[in-house]
Amino acid sequence: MSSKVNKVSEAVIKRLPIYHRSLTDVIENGVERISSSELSELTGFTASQIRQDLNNFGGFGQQGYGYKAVDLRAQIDKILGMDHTYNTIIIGAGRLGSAIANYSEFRENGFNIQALFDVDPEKIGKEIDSFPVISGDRLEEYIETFNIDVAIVTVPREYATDVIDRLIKCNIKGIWNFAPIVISAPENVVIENIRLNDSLLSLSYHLKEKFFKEVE
Amino acid sequence: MSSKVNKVSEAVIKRLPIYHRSLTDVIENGVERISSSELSELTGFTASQIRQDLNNFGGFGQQGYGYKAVDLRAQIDKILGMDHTYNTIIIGAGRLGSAIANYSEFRENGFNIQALFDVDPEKIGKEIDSFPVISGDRLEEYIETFNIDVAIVTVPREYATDVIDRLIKCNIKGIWNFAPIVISAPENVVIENIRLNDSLLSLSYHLKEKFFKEVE
DNA sequence: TAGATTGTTAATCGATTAACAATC
DNA sequence: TAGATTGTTAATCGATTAACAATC
Repeated sequence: MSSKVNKVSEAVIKRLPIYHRSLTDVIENGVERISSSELSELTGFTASQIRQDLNNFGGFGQQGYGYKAVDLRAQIDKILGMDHTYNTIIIGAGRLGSAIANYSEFRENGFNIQALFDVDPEKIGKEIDSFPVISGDRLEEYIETFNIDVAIVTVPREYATDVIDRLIKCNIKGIWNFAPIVISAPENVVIENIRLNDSLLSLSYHLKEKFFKEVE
Repeated sequence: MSSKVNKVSEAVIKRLPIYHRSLTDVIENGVERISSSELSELTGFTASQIRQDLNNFGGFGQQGYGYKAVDLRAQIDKILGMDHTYNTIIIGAGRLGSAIANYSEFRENGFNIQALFDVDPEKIGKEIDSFPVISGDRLEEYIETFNIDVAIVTVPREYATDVIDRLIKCNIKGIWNFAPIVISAPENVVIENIRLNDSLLSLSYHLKEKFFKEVE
């Protein structure tokens, strides 16, 4: 029988890393068992929602006891694919690209950075954090040769559409995109966007609402 | 009468910047009028949803005609508070902090960066992009003296809780937080989180689902 | 066993989509 | 005027919360 279970909603997936983080915190403090209501206190989600979320993937708890923290975290590890590794490149060796190259946590999550790409001749041939900076011309060739799974796109907006088109043509598996563009992607590529500017506008909206609302 | 309209959902607020972006694109291409269905093509949201979203804030369109692109964008500008400016500091002068200091678009959205803060004596007293790097000890004093509205937190996780506590005690108005921690904030501060690591785990999940699903 | 807490069903709530009258 | 497209109400869909039987 196929294991294609009922599709899990995006909202659930976005909460799993937060459960994971909280579990790691309590495990470091020596906690062995945790109930959904304790996890609720830590994360701010309701106990009911936490149980619902987890039961999308199977019953990891025990009635009357709760969840074994280490086991539950291991299950979430597996659900999130943290046991996989992905050959990863960064496109755009600017400050954001280098900041990401430098983040060890990403590597711990299985995203193994191999190289950065840029068009600036000043940067090409040099190294950033011991990763080579390669000419953008060689993108397709490199992806093919080194079996790259994931590209992190940190180029300026005006280049982003073009870069992403090229990545899709190379059959890249995943794109972590930082450029503020709307992407129409085919089925066979996974895209996750970080919309920094939109997040800031959201902050701006709430600031205005709370502090700068003109009274009529 | 109070202008406290029915609370607008977070999902709507998150879509507004995307409408804004698309409007800017078409305006640059000389487009004057745009219908909800054209905007739908550009953004991927349904025309119906776009009309619903906009009508949270008033009827900006004209039956039989559509929306005047420039006017609609101006309205969204106003809704998002893009006409306000906020005195802003960055806490954590690492790579991510400097990357943000360098992004001109943030300034265009009204977040005027004044300074960076760090604990590293190597950095204190120097400049990053012509912004001074100041000792973390002087945080409270600086916020008070220079009327800081918003703090961007890019410190490592282990310092984040402490930094954010201090910010809240100073009555900061807004926090743009990059640290992967759960924050319990009082009513009088607006917090917007960027969860880079969680986003990456979400990518990992979908990659696993699409490409690495073991068949039983 | 009694108490606790899960797993799961049912009820509620909210967000999205569909439909269409109003009207430019 | 006829055609187009909004604004808005109603219908649908999905996600969250509540409740409680199952069971450790």
